[in-house]
Amino acid sequence: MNENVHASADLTKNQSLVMGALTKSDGPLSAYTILDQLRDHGFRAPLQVYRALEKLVEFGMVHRLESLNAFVACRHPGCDNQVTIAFMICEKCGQVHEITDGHLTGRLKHLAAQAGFALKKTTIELRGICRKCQAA
Amino acid sequence: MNENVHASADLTKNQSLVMGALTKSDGPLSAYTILDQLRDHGFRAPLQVYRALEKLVEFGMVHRLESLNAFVACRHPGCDNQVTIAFMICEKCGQVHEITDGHLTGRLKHLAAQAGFALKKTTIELRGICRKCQAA
DNA sequence: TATGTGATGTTATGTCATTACGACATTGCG
DNA sequence: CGCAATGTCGTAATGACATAACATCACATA
Repeated sequence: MNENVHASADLTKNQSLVMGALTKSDGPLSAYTILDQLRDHGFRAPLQVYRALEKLVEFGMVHRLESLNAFVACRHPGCDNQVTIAFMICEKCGQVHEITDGHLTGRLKHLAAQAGFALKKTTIELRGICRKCQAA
Repeated sequence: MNENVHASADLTKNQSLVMGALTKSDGPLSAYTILDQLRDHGFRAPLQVYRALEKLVEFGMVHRLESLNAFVACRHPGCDNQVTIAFMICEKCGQVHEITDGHLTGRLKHLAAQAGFALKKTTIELRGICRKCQAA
């Protein structure tokens, strides 16, 4: 189907461990938090985490949240889209909701084209309070 | 006209110095770069820069670029809009182009509303190569 | 005067990320 | 086989970004 899809089987041991930590987590994790969680599995240094994250991001299985300096597992199965993802980040509970939207994508591409800007990657992060936390 | 507009006169000495450094610069500057530039003016510690930046961002005179961990002077005179700004960042020359777009704003507000998400702030940063650098 | 508020200065620390070096396993090719 | 090329891994050190904690000072005002 899609040669960009990476199954768990394709991952190295370290990549699997990092991916596992992110998948189990409710919300985003910092590299150092992941490191601490994986010390029992032999992790000793940040680079072990960062190297795994680099690959996972490359595979589209993990996204980096620039405004948090943290990482989150992609919830779209087989997601490999590097350009069009937006995140809603609740500042109260820390939950991250991932969205894709054609209108948004289209508009951004249009704006870039208009400016003669060769678009490589977009970062869209919405900060606020999620529905649940407003009710509470 | 607009009580949110802050003239140079309203700024403290440190705020003016930091604002000056950013205004003179072609592109975004990191807090530590600003610190180095202002050592001659008596700056000794990061916090002096960060405190000034905090206020300038609050006033809407400076924007923070999350994906660069850097700061840039707002080019919109009297800009005090915290919600709707997008940046195109050239990865070659480092120049930053600031844009506002009603369609984009509207779409984001719509998406947030749809999810029951109380939007506080948005970060939109486009990475790529600007027109000039493509030509070169 | 007394008190509150906001800016400032200084030291230390915390948090995030990369550089540099060496070792090891796998693959492909002469 | 011998050997380079490539990619992953481990470790130590360092660099880059940001804040906590505490003290001081200027100024407004009751």
